[in-house]
Amino acid sequence: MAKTVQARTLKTRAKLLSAAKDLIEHSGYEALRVEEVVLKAGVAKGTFFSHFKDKEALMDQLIGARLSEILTEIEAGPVPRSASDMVAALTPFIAFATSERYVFDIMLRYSGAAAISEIGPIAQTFLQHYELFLKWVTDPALPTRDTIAPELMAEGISAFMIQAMSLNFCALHSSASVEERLEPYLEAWLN
Amino acid sequence: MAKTVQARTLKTRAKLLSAAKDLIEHSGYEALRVEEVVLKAGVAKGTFFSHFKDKEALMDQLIGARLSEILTEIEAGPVPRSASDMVAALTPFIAFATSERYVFDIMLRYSGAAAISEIGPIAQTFLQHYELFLKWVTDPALPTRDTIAPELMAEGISAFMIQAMSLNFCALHSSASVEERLEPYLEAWLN
DNA sequence: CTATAAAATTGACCATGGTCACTTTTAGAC
DNA sequence: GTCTAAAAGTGACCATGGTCAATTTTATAG
Repeated sequence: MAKTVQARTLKTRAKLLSAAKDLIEHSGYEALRVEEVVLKAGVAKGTFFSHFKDKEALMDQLIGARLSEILTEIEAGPVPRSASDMVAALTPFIAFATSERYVFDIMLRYSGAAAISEIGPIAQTFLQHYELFLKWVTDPALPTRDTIAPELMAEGISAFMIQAMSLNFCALHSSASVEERLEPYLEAWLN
Repeated sequence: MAKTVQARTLKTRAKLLSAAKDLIEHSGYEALRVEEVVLKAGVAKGTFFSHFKDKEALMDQLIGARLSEILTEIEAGPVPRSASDMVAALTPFIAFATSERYVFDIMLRYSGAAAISEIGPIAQTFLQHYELFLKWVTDPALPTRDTIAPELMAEGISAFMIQAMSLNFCALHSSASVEERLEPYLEAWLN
């Protein structure tokens, strides 16, 4: 008749997350194996899947949490005064998002919630950076084209950031860094 | 001592591709199973993997070929005279790319070649639509901002097209069609 | 304290992509 | 024709994510 979540549930979940974090710190996201996580956490395989829908749901949690941390730090900083400033502010985000091809892929795949009722951690961060960009483009410190709705401006920044990061994984464009590619995009978009 | 590709290689490859196409036509890309392909093609599983690096390499071939066909048809059409025109021209491409979540994911993942020497079919189509957009923005029929390099304009169109398609899979934005979302982006970007 | 039903956990088992040592086929050299 | 080395093909086997009927644990009613 108990409808509450038992204390051990939280404990098990914490053990799984902690094990996963340790393993990732050591070998990265892509190399993570469910088998290793449950072994390290000291639970059965089935337990993993009663806590996370699948392996990627765990990734959504972990990667989403990290992205959110980074965005929160960026939010705390000053409003950029130019495209170049903006690129500099976004550097930590870009660095993490492109740290592994796998991380970038998961981020893209989870950027849109499949249903409003189930907005996952990564999808949350997309709302978060949309809000951040909205704040920036409506701040007088950042001069932008005023013929374009701020909502559209914000979505555009997002689009260009993703494009610049995508090209990072493409041999044809690998000569330039993500930041070097992003700046001209933003320059053109903002003005 | 033979260094040439044997005739049977081409035959086997054709059988595999044909089997895969049939299965996909019936049940879509995501539902494709390597087991079914080799069964239908009448070859062993190992043969599949000596023709394609992995299952996704086959998808790269099939999806890339379809995308290229569509782009070639678009190329044959007239240069769009406005953002709205451009969206209309791109509709077939968008329809296929967003026909399945899986197709869109593969397209994004293979959009950048890992190495210049191995530009796959999907990566080719990104070059192809870059060329197409370049042709469009440099054509006098399509009025655009002349303060921005055509190369940048073309990359921007690409970025917005992908953004609009991404949002299609997001419940938060599902009220509008891809085309309805894309048009204001392009309007803002071109002018 | 005991009964009991829901919650949580278990691990054998399954699905499917992918590997590789071995066999068969093929294209020339003689 | 026959020999031979490379190319092509085979299928048992592996790796890993994911399932589910059965079991254990927990909270609470009485």
